[in-house]
Parts: sequence; C-alpha cells; structure tokens
Amino acid sequence: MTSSTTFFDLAEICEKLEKTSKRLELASILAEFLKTVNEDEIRPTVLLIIGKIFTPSDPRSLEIGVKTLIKTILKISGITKEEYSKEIGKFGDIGDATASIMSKGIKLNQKTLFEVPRTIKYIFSQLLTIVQSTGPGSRKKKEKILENLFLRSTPIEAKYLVRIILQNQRIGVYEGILEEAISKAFHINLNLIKRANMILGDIGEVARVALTEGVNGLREKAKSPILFTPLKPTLAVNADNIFEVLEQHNYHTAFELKLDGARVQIHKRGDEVRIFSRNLANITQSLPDIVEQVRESVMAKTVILDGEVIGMGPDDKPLPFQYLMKRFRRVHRIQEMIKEIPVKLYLFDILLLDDKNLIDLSYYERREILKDVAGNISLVESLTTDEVDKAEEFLNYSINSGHEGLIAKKMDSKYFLGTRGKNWIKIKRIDNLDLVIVAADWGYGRRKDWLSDYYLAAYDPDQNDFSMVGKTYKGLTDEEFETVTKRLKENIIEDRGKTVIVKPEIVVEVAFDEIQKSSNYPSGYALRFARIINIRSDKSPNEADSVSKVRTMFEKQFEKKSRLVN
DNA sequence: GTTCAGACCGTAC
DNA sequence: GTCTGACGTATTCGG
DNA sequence: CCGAATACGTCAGACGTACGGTCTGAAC
Repeated sequence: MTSSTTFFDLAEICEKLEKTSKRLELASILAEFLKTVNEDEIRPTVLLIIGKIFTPSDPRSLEIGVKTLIKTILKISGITKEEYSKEIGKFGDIGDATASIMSKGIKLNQKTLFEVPRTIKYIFSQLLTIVQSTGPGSRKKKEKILENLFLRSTPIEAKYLVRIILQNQRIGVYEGILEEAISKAFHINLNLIKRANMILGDIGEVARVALTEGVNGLREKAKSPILFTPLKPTLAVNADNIFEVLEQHNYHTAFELKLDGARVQIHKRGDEVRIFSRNLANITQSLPDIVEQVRESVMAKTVILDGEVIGMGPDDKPLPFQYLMKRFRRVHRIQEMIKEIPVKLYLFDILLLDDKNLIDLSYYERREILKDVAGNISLVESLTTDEVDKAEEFLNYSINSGHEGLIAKKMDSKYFLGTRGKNWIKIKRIDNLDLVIVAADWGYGRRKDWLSDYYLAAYDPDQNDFSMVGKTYKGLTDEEFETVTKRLKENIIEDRGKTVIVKPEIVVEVAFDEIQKSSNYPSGYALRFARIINIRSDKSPNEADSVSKVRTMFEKQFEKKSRLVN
C-alpha cells in the first residue's frame, strides 16, 4: 500500500486509459490505480490525471501555454518549428508529437534520468513552483523548470507532461469518470462523492478525504456548504421551446429572466465579503461596489448567495456583455471603471444562512428565504406559471428588455442535483445569417483529418468581396465534416499549413446569440457563439447576407440594450 | 531608467 | 459558451 | 413474455468571441 507510485506509473495509466473507450472500464482501471496511491500523493495524482492542477486551494495557474511549451521543446530537441508543426499535424496531438520527437531526437542521459526520483509529488511540486513564481524574470524561471522537467522525462512522460500543462489530457477521463473511480476504489456511494465534489470544489481533495477519512469523514465534509469555500454552481441545460420545459418539470416551474452577465457566488460573514466566479475564482477585489452593497443590505450573520452581475446603462437598460468584461477580473483602475461602467447585482438563490444549510431545501423554499435576506438588492424577476402562453409572453418581455431569455427552474428541486439530471433549463432566442466559408483550419484530435474550423464572411457587394465576421467549428455531423472537407480541398487557393484559404463557394446558415464589436475582424463585427445549422447548397456566394445587413442587425440590438459613448 | 507595444495567457460567456 | 458522438441505462416495441 | 430496438441522460472533447494582466524586449 505504501509503495510509492511514480510519474512514469501515472503516464502508463494515462496511456492505458486513452486506449479504452468504455466508461465502466475506465472507472475500473482508474479505481485499481487509485488503490495503490498513498495518502501523500492521492490529491496530486488525481489532479494530474485530469490536468487540473489548480483548484480553490491553489488559485493561480501555470501561465504556460502552447507557445511557451513549443519553445522549450524546440530548445531541448534542436528541431525546427516547421518540423514540430508538421509532427503535430500528423498526430493531431501535441503530446504525441512531443513523444515522437523525444524518442528519436534527444539523447537522454540515462543516468540522470533514473537517478532522479520522479515521484508524482515531485512533479507536482515542480509545477507548483512554476505557479508561484511571478515578477520580473519569472518567465525565464518557469521555462528553465520546464526544460529540466522535460530533460528528465521519458517520451511517454513528456507526452503526458505536455498535456497536463495544457490542461487537455484527452484520455476520456474528466471529473465525471473520476468520481466513479473514487467511488469504486474506496467503496463509497457515488452520490456522496458527487456531493462532496460539489461542496469542496476540488476533486483531488475529495479523493484524499475518501482515502484518509472514509465515508464518515466525507459525509461530515459534504453535509453543508462551507463558508468561504466556493461550491460548484448548478448549471442549466438548453431547451428549444417552452412546452418542452413545462413537460419536463411537470408544470411546476418558475421562469426567471436570463440575464447576460457573469455568475457570482457571494459569501459573507459579518463585514467580510468574498465573491467567487462560476469557476470558483476569487474575484472580490474587482467588485468593491458589489461588496459594499452586500455589506449594507444583507443583515444575516453568515450567508452564501448565488446571482448574476450585469452591466447596466444609465437608462436602466442592460449593457452588452462586452462592457461587463471590462469590469470583471480587473485589478487596475477599478474605482474609475466603477463610474464608467456601472454594474448591477441580481440575486436568485441562497445556499447558506446563519450557518444553516439550505441546499437541500426546494427551490421554492430557498427563494422565499432569499426574499427576506436580500434587503434592497434586486432579485431576478420571476414568473411561476403552468401556461405556455403566459411563459411565452414572459419570454418576449425578457427579450424586449434586452435580456437573453428565460431560465426555468423546477419548483421542488434541490440545489444539489445528484443523479437526477438538470433541473434548470434555459430558453434563448437566436438569430441567423447566411455566410460564406472563405478559409478553414485543420482539426485536432478526432477531427485531425478534417477541415473542421471555418472562417465565415459576409458579402460586400461594393467591393464584390467577402468580409470576415467570425469562425465556427460547431453544428456539423461527422458525415457533413467529411463532405465539406472534400469540397473545400478542391477549392484551396493557398495552403498555409494549419490554415487553408479557399475559394468562397460554400454558403452556410449560421446561428448566433449576438453580434459584437470586433477589432479582430476586418468587418468590425464578430458573431457570439456562432454555429452552423444548415448547408445552403441552394445559395451562391453572392446571395449570402451582406456586411451592411450585419451592421443593421448590430445597431438594432441597441433598441433594447444600452450603449455607452466610445 | 522609463515607456510602450506586442506576445502570451487565463477566463468570463 | 454550443454542439456532436459515445456509453449506459431505462423504456418501449415486436414477435 | 422476453429479447431487440429506441429514447434519454450524462460525459468528454471538439473549439468560438471578448476582455485585462503580466512579462519581455526594443526604443527613447
């Protein structure tokens, strides 16, 4: 049991996992492996497996991305950038490409390689050192550590090191499978594991507690939300129409406005307020105005609140999401920006009140409690109805008020979803345009043999040219990728490696949520959440929608939304 | 020594 | 953020 | 009535837009 596992063992397990696709098998393999890991290494091991080194307890990140990684590998291997890119294209994976280069390119010093005990803990601590180094010269320092790490890696270790650093393991295992594996390894009910993961927000810590303290320890920790430890927020699934939603919820649904902002989870004890983002990052310092408001309005001793922060114009109409982003996560010139871009908090849920756990109450009960706690902070407008027409009307009201749509919440649902599935359902309105594919990127991973990411352009009749308004890789089936790739390959004008310029010929119907101002695209506009919903074989490129139509649609958005000068 | 542009990165959606 | 496909399980269908 | 077909929920992995922050290195 105490036999220590090495990074090599972990890499081998990853290799094994990557080769299997069956979910149950994945969980079994992982469970067996977890049983061999000791108390000291269980948390690092679990976090390394999913390439998610950084959690609420280690809030900062590596700040090492593809570019830096490529740079270091080039340095230690001596190959050219072109050769590396070619290799990446061949494998459709940067990890495999790196392993290939390492196995033929680098003369490893076998002695140093095996002298160094490359335990999981060691690798983890090296990565943490990278995380913790900041300030002038930190870049260089990080690269040096990386270099050393790779110089002491076998090819297979290098492969998974690369993927861990990029937080993209692609071995078929993420938190869901991991939860199953932990459940199997330590014989603990899966729902308890899921609940603990939601409350602790750290799957590595869940595994550690499961191993060291067993069911009872886990149960104790998962009992109730912990103040100042952010918990994973419930998320909503999509639906097309209101009828479908009502059916799903047995006609016991509260519809809430879906605001286009950022999710916040607010923890408060006395005067101490902390605000967390959807991904559990602490963003308190960016929102001092919200902190102040919560301090003044919420009288409860301890409380955890769930809500949305949106940009709000002086005319009381919501601001486009882009404006909010200027405020969120900001650390400089905050006071200035508070005046420039006003932000407003709306609450819609409460998870803890005066140390009492509320997540196991029904939505309805929580909402009633929230009303009393919120003081003069606005609650998200809501409507409880079982009639399609009334809900439809409310949806129109939401859209006309400049919001995204509705979110339907099952009246009797707990905050914790367990195995039940999603009890929150969102309904949005989408727009669409007919656009032309003018270029494409080769795909990655399972899409490596397809041109799978398309540059979309609107028609400009004045210039008889096409002006780009965004990219998309979403909406096509495998079969459609196959045929579109074939067609595009015949139309290649210029081959730039990863990107290919094609003759503008294929017209696609593209759905999107919003048109944004863009400095990235020549047209000056970009589509938010673009996805292809149809291949318009019946349309020729000059029948595609025009740039001026895009502009008109962009301007039209401000009939409902607010806009700030410059 | 200071300033500034650009590359790179993480993270809201 | 959206979307597709794979897997597992629950439910319905057809002989 | 039971095995086969289908429906449904969940998970993972494809990658998009935008923004600000930090570090580096060149120009002054």
